[in-house]
This record gives sequence, C-alpha cells and structure tokens, in this order.
Amino acid sequence: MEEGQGIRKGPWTEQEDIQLICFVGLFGDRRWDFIAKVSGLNRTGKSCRLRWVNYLHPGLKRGKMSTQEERLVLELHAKWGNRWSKIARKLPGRTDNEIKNYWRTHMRKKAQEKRRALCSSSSSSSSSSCSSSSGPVKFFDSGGSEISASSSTKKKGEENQGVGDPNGYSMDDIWKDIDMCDDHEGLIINQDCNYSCPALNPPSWEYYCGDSSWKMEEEESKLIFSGYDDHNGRPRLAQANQNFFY
DNA sequence: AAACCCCACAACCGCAGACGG
DNA sequence: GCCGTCTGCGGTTGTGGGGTT
Repeated sequence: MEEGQGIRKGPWTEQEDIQLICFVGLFGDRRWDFIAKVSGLNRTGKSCRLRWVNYLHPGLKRGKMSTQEERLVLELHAKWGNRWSKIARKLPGRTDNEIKNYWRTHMRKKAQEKRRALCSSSSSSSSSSCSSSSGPVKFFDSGGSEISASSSTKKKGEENQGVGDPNGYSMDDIWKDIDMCDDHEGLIINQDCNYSCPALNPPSWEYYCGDSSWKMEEEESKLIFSGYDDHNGRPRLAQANQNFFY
C-alpha cells in the first residue's frame, strides 16, 4: 500500500502532532489510511492511529497510576488476562499501551519482590523453585538481585530478551509466575479490591473511545492544542482537554 | 564527573477479525 | 463465498532520563 517510499518512522514532531489533530478533527478518528494520505504526513495510517490513541486523544490521563488504578489493573488482569484494550476501557484515560507498559515494569518488579520474599521465607527448605542457578530460570529471577550478583553486567535490553527469550520464556510463563505469586496474595488483593470502583466506570470514557462521537472543529483543535509541555516534550493537550470535555 | 543501570514510555511489527465490493 | 483493505490488539523493541555506583 503506502508502504515503501519515504514513510516516516520514529518519534513524532510537534508539527506532525498538530497536523494530525487538525485532520482528525476534520475527518474523525476512523479513516486512518485516508487521514494519513490527505494530511501529508508521511506516516502510515497505523502510525497515525497509534499516535492519536496513545498520545493525542482527548481525555488521556497522564502521570502515575493511582493505587486504585493499580488494583483495578490487577483485578481485571486476573479476570481477563492480557486483554489490555478491554482492561483499558475500565480505566478511563488510560490506554492499553500504557497499562501494558505499566504491567510489565511494575508488576514484574512486584512479582520479583514477592518471589524473593517467598524464597527467603522458605529458604530453609529445599526451595528448588527459587534457585537461580539450577532448573528453569524464571523470568523475574533473571532480573532479580540474586542473579544480578552473578551476572551484574547485564546490559541494557537484556531484560527484554527475557521475554522472548533464550530460555524460551514466554509471556505466558511470566503471567503464570506472576499469578503464582499473586496466589499468595490474591486474597489481599480481593479484600482490598472489593470496591467496584464506581468512579472508574463512568460512561464518559466509553464515550470518548466510542465510535468517534468525538468531533472537533479545526479551530477548536488549535485552541486545545496549546503547545508542548516544557518538561517532557509532551503536548499540553491532555490537560487542555480536561477543560474541553468537563 | 563519568559510567552504568533501571525505569518509563513511545513507537513499531505482525497477526487476526471486521467489513465492503 | 472470495478477496482486498482497514482497524484493532497484543507483543516487542528502542530510547531518553534519572538514579546509583
């Protein structure tokens, strides 16, 4: 299709963002290939969509996950597994990508800690499953401190390899391990989480994400988009949008 | 001060399902 | 029913910033 000649990749520029916002305002957030073409952005429709959904979409929240959100993610992941988009729909303002990323880093870290705690508490026994030197190496063992003592020269990126990885350690394995750890704490999670999070289930996000009932005139998009944040280079869009929508 | 490491996050890739001609 | 295209999703990778040694 459009693949081939001069298709841009990599980070988006401010100019590109503005352009995309304008064209989405004009044509809606559906026809991505069309938007990619008419906008003059040398991007694929896919890339445009992704940029919009994960970054430019109004109503996106920024910043750290709250404890409530974190718990909800845990709860929903336990229920649905890696259905990130589904989970994201229950977390207004959060994208599947964000949740996915969050899960990968934070949950893995937590799992490591839990695992370590378990190991230390049962270290007097044979604790073969905790061994970092024999038997199948669990994913988060590979990033754990015990191991890093022996392989502390871990290069950047190696932890990612753990995912796909040399030991054939798949995502499923990771989830299994995490679940294992969660089993020890599952009750706690459920206890803490027996709220249904009413505040997190308003129809509003469905509305945003819904079938592009969202429309924005070009002028409005200009107003909303007031430039980039000084600190992180992100558009000030999200914040402006809060005002726009609420 | 420099090197290294870890974390967070943006972005890409491949695949599958939906949809229209 | 078939085929091509578009869209959405999940997995993976790349990179910059901040903290630590």
